[in-house]
Amino acid sequence: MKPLRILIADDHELVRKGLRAVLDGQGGWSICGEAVNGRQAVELARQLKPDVLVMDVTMPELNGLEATRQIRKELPKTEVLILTVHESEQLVGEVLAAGARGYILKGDTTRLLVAAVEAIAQHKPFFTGTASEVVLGGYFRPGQPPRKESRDLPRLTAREREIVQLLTEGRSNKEAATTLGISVKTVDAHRANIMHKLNLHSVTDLVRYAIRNTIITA
Amino acid sequence: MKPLRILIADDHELVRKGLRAVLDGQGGWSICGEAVNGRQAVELARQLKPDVLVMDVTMPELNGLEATRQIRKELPKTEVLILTVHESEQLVGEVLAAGARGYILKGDTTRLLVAAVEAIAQHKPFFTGTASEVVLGGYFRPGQPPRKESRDLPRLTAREREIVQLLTEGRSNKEAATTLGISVKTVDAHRANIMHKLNLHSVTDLVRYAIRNTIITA
DNA sequence: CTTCCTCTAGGGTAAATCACCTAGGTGCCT
DNA sequence: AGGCACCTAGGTGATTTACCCTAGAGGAAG
Repeated sequence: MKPLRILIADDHELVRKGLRAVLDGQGGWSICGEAVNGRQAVELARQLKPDVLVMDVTMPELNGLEATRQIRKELPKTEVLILTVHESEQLVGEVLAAGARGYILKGDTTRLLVAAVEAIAQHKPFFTGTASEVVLGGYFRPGQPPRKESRDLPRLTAREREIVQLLTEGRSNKEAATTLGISVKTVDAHRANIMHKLNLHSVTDLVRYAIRNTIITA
Repeated sequence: MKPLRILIADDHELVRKGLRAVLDGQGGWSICGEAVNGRQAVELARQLKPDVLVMDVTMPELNGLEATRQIRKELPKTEVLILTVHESEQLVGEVLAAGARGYILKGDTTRLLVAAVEAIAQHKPFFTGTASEVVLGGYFRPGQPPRKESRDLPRLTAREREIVQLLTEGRSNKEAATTLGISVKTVDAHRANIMHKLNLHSVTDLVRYAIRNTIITA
């Protein structure tokens, strides 16, 4: 097995050092280059043709999403692992659409990072956290074109989003029920469904979800 | 000259690895510990009494600002270098008020990071980017009491902000009580006080307050 | 037509929170 | 020394949520 060649792209030198510390040398892997923005990532990928590209999303000049699109079009053999701080469903969708096969958070353990690179290198998708749920939630339908209205909140129904908004705006179940003219138990059921769907465990999680997905504003 | 002992605090393992890669061994320096949140940073600082504490701002359980306040009060000999992605004047002001003597961005070069630790170790302030401008802009008026920037979080005590963070991160009263080692009833009392002080009426209001005031992030 | 999803709503029990109250100890400032 | 803010913590009772179920009506999709 030839040694795995990894290109890393992150505008933060500190993170690049961290990636080097974690990935370089690991099981015969080698970091073949470092890019400080998306544009450079595209250039270096063209030159170096790495097996795996570990890339941040928010970078100057050209963001990781655009860079991924360009690279995946030109170099289908190079697999892209997106490394980001953000965990929003919208972003996961865009990442998938851009052609990345992996999505991992900067807050995840480096063990997970290694596992992700390992999977990606074998052309297996790798997603963490909510990302995996979005994928499992039927986002990927092989052969099918990606769902069109996928940028929003594909997993919640209109009614559920309505409920989310009312609840996260500070209304109790009872108040929401009154506003909607339905039973408290119904709101309760919706609430439970929503929590389960999104794998959340507290109202505050729900509020953060709502803010991240621009259902409400902080 | 005795070797410099550095404690690092960041919730991202990747960043900790990066910090290790950059700082450990550098000119006889040694990383004496790693904290994954502000609370642990306070604990470890108490135990290890490091010369320098390199600390992130946004961390779970207890953010870097609160941690800095507590540490600077208890261990004036330990200098705190704030390491963050955010570059806002408001934050710089808060950092200064909290007692940190240094402020550096994650996007800065690691060379600058080393220089910052060097300066901090000799009890010289070190600020980069807009931070330095804020400092030079007369934030520090020797002799004068620090400007009463009372618009933000003057109304909550340190303990209350601590509680707010825990609650808005999704912990129940009981869980918060456990992490703080106090009674549920105490948390309950704090909670009621906070709600009353801020004239809020639901947990979700509290979450939005916390996000707006950067106690936590969405 | 059957199946699946959504919205609706109920029962029941356990847990948590809200909204009141009181009150002791500590530390700081005057 | 006294006052004051803060942290602590208990009581009580009402209200709300959490979490487990079931289940019918209506619509969309197979």
